[in-house]
Parts: sequence; C-alpha cells; structure tokens
Amino acid sequence: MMVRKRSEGLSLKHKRILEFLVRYQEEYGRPPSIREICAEVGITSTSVVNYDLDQLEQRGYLVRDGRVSRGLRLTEKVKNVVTITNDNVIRVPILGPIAAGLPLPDLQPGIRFDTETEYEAVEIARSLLPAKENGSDLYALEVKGDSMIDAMINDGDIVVLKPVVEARNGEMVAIWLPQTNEATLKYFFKEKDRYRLQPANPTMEPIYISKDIPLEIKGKVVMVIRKIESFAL
Amino acid sequence: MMVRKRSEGLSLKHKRILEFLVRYQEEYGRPPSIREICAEVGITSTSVVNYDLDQLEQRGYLVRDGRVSRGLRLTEKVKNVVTITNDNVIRVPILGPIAAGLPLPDLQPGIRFDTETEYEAVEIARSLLPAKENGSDLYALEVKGDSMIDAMINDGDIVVLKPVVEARNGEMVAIWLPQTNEATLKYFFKEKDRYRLQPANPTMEPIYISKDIPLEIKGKVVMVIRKIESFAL
DNA sequence: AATATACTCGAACACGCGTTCGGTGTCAAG
DNA sequence: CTTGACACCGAACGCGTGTTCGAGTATATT
Repeated sequence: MMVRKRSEGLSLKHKRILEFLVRYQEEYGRPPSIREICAEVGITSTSVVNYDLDQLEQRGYLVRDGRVSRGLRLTEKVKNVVTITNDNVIRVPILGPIAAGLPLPDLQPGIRFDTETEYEAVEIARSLLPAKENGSDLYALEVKGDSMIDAMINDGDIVVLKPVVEARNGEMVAIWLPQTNEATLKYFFKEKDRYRLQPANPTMEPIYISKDIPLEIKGKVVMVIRKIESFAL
Repeated sequence: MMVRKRSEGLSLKHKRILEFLVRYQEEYGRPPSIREICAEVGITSTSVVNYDLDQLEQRGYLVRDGRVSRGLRLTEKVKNVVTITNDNVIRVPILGPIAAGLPLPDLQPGIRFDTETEYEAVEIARSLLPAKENGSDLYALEVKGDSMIDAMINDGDIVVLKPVVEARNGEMVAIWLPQTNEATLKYFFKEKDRYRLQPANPTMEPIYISKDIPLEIKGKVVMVIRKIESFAL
C-alpha cells in the first residue's frame, strides 16, 4: 500500500532518493549507480529507479546524461529540498565581543546554532582545522581593547573557540572570573591547589589563581585570525 | 620517444591526467571513465591508463575504489599540482619561513606561482579578504622563533602578505635589513630623514632607521593566522 | 463495470567499464 | 651481451550498468 502524491509534488520516495544522491555525492565525489539507489531506497527493480529518475529530471532536480554510468548531475533546485553541506568552508558564528569588563556570552556546549537568528560569521577553510574537528559547534568572539595583549591577541582579532567547560593542561581557554569581572584568554594548567594561567607571550609571568576562587571555562581557543587593514593610531 | 622521469616524480602525462581528472570532475561532478581518459591523453589502451592510475594512487594523488565504474577520488595532494577553481576559497602558497636571521624569499610582484614546484599552502575563505583583493598574488610565510613577538606574532603563526616594494604610512610590512641580517614585521612610517618602524604592541617603543641604511620591503601583511594545537612547553 | 493513469516488478539485452594477460620496445645497470 | 625495470600495446574476459519490454496491481475517472 503506497501513498500517492499529485504529479507535481515530490513523494517521500523522491526525497529519499534526492537525499541519498546528495549524501553519496558528498562522500564519494560521484553519483551512485542505479542499483546502488535500489539498495538504499529498498526497491528491487532498476526500472523503477530509472522511472523515478526520469521524473526527477522532468521536475528539474537533476540532469541525466544518457548511456553513461553514473550519468546524472544534481541541479541548484535540489538545495530547496536537501541541505547541502559545503566541505571546503564552514561558517563560524561570531557570538559577540570579548573584553576585560564584559561577560562572555552564555552557551550550552553541544547545541547547534540554527538559522533562526542571524549572526555575524567568519568563514574558515576546513583545511585549517584539525582533521578530527568537524566544526559544527565552533563559535567566535571579536576581541575588544588591549586587555588580551599578553596573550598576543590584539584589538579586532577574532578568536575561534570550541565550547568546553573543562580544559586539559596546556590548552588555551577563554576564562571568566566572576569576582574580578574579568574575561581573559590564557594557557590553562591545573596544579595542586591552584590554577596557573600562562600568557601566550613566554616573556611574561604566569598568573596563579586559587581553586577557591570561582572560575568558568567558556571554551578552548583553536584559532586566532587577525585581519589587518591599516594602523589604528 | 617518450621522456622518462624518475619513479618518484610526476611525468608530463601524469600531470595531464590529473588536470583532466580535475577538469572533468568540475564539469560533470563525477570522475571520467578510463576510456575517456584514454581519448583525452591520446593513449589507445585502457591498460596503460589503468597502469598510470595505479601509479598516481601509489603516490597519493588519488584513491581508487576497485571494481566500480568511475571509482576514483582525488585527494588533497592533487592541489599541489593542479589549481582547483573554487569560488569560496583561495589557496595561498607558503613560500617558506620567516625568522630574524633568515633572508626572506625573493619574488617578483605580479608573477604567479605555477605548478612547476610544489608548495605548502593555506586555504583562506574569500570572505575574510577585502572585497577588492582578488588574492591571486598573495603569499604566506611561517614564523619561526619569537623574534616577531613585539608584533604580537608568535612562533608557528602564518602571515599572509601581498607583494609590494613600497609601503604607505601605517601599513604593516615585512622588512629585510641587509646590514643587520634581520627580517621583521612592523608598521611602517616614512618620516623626514628616517623610517619609523612601529611594533604592533602599543606598549613597545618604535625603532627608527635612517634612510641611508638599506631597507627592503618584501610585502604588506594582510592577515595573521594562528592555529593553536597545545602549549609547546 | 469499464477505462485510464500511475506505479511496481522481474527479466533480458547490449553496451560501458574495470581488470587481466601475453607480448613488444626502450633504456640503464651489471 | 644479458638482465631487469619501465612504459606501452592490443585483445579478451566478465561483471557493472543503463535501458527496454511485457506484465501485474492499485487508484482514480468515466
């Protein structure tokens, strides 16, 4: 018992095929064969898939190159139905400024920023990130003022962070100190009874913070980007 | 009569094949068949192309999926040989290191780096560059050591430069001082009888250099990228 | 009830395509 | 000269793959 749709629309099966086409194309860099589509969608006969592909072509979602294996190309219209992930570039939302006297934006690690609200964003080539990092939960902050200068981070720089609440020794993290109302970027080391916050500039002395003092880790810095326009005198 | 190459390198034919693979992939969204490669490169036998593809796989330029039609995927390494056109990302070649005691790589502004030699490269999203900058002549240097620390640039940072030989006041430039054998990055100001080289760190004092002293400007810094792995103790 | 339309199936066909193998010619090392 | 590594050829094999056809089933239309 199949669900019938009007001839103009897309049936559930059509969408499954389109999704598979996109997924396969992203993974292998080539379209699947008709029989591979059969296996995926659960159709036993190649002629049915052929039939469906003709329909999808007729409705403008793809173009078929007759008589060549894997001869189909997806069109722009597919983007109306299936979200296509670009493998080269990821968009990292800039959640706000970071400065000594400003609270850091609150966020729950793990949640994804959807397209509901619009953010400023920086685009980062995937090749700049570690291979294991998929980048889906990264966020960015724009540095205001000179307070991070001992971390070799200047006014206007953009820091890209991965949301974490705990840090391993040696990682550079964004820290919020509620008592002194201070946000800062430092290399983080946990010692016996204190935290050692090491500036990135090796000529500068570390700061020690007792474990009694509240300290919130907001994220781990994975990248710093500085766009240089001209000297701000 | 064919030109022989050493087994480690890439012959002219290999490059032609790789270029065709990229071109075909960009146009059709799938790899060509072996016989299509035959027709393109002017080889009559499919076994030869098969032979060459095995070599290219062995050298890491592609991955073959056995027994499936058009079953090959290009790897990142291909980008060292063939320029891949992509709207979102530009590839900036890393010409070498920059350090206090090292000469800066020589280059003529305007020339394009071709595929003769292989470069390391960084990928930068176009959206990070000024709109007018097309990015075709940019190059990058990898900072070695702490000598640029007064410019807030650390060991391992990557600086992206635009090749210029003259600088306007307020631009950050890569400078080579032949007399003291020093390469450095500073904000550049031309004054009456001297140059003023201003560190990026505003708490540090500028350096003054007489106009009699030779000074070569190698490029204008347009971006600094810092990838943070972990603290190098 | 009869007809048309849409969808599915299985099978067969013919060509596309990757793979393998024996053989030829070239060049450098032993 | 002999040997072996390397590049190339042509042909054949066999499976992958797109295509076509006849038939069956469900739903809607007349």
